[in-house]
Amino acid sequence: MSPAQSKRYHHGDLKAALIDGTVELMAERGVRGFSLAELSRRARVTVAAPYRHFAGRDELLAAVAVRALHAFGQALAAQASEADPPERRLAAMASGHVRFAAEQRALFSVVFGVGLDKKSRYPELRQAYEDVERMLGGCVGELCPGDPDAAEQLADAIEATAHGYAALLTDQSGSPDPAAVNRAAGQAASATLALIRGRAALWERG
Amino acid sequence: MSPAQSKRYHHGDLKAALIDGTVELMAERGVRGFSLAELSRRARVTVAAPYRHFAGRDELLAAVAVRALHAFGQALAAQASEADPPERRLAAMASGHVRFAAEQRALFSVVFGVGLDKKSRYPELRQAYEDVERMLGGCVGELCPGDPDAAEQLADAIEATAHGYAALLTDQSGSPDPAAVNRAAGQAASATLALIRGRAALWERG
DNA sequence: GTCTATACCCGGATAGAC
DNA sequence: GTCTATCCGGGTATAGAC
Repeated sequence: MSPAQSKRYHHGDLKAALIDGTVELMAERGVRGFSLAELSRRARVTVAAPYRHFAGRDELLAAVAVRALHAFGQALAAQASEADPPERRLAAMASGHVRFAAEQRALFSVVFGVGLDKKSRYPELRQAYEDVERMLGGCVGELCPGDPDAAEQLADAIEATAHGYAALLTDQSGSPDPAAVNRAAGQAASATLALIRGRAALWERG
Repeated sequence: MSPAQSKRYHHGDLKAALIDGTVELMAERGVRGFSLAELSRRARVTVAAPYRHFAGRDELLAAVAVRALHAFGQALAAQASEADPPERRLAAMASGHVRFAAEQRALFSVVFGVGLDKKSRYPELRQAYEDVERMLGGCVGELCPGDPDAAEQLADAIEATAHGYAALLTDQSGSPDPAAVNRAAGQAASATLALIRGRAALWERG
């Protein structure tokens, strides 16, 4: 029985189908459970076919990571309404970060859980990562006018906090229950606010 | 060529040797690169031998994780001197958390990067995890007297922040350079202080 | 652009001899 | 308590036909 049973089945766009399939497969089996071989089976092509579109496993993964970063950025942007003050936007982004990790686990972990470098040889990937960082950068810039050093530190702290909640929530096997997600998202938001106020307080008093 | 070349080589304590070897192997190849087979080769026993001491891969991993959590707890304890006020101890523990992640990467990632549950079927593992959490719990309790709910939230926030710095520092492939480790450890400490002050400020003002 | 076939690597685990 | 031998599964990747 060949992958394309009775009649030949050629994809209009196997490349896109592979990227979609990777996300699905990872959602089911986790990043660790992903393989080109299984992906090919599901796409009903042989294991050789993907190599026409990607040099190898890593290149495919990088393409998926680019898509994931786009989705991540959009998820963050969706949380923060322009009208809000920067603190609120940052808090909303932190909670968006946590929610995205829980709800789009596969996408999240292909970005952070796979060993791909931000300074990777794939320029699109690096680009996508920097786009996301700029979103944070804009908000913290408003909070620390004329002090780019403080801004960077604050951005790091907020990112770390949100990421920590996300990672701790996500690292357990099995999907986190919705209540836990809400709790973590809320705590990430208020921790972000606390971080911002605390910085200000420490700055005033030395 | 048998694993024990010319003369038979029996371990006095293969079990311990396997645990040691796991740490070494993971340090070299990362958690993902670990396998029972390679471990056996290095210990100069056949792949069957480990099964006399561990039911399987997971049980060995759990044993290593227990050791890792002990080491982690000691690393945190070493940072915090009894004399210091709780804020300082917490800040020191946060920076210890980050340093441990960077300096004992294998041990750190077997705890957080492998899919083992805290509420695992291995009671020693659960126990070890709770021991570490109690260290945090003591300090935050002093900061939030009579308010266990606030204490728990603060503990979560501090843990998340430290873990976030650690994870972001560590997730990149290749060892992080010492300067980056120092930076991250320092930032984790000051973020912890900011978090504590910020909580207080938010609490005063509502 | 996809398939067939294949080569090669790796892993986990077990039965039975000693 | 360890070895021998073996079975099972999996994966990445390539050459050459169509």
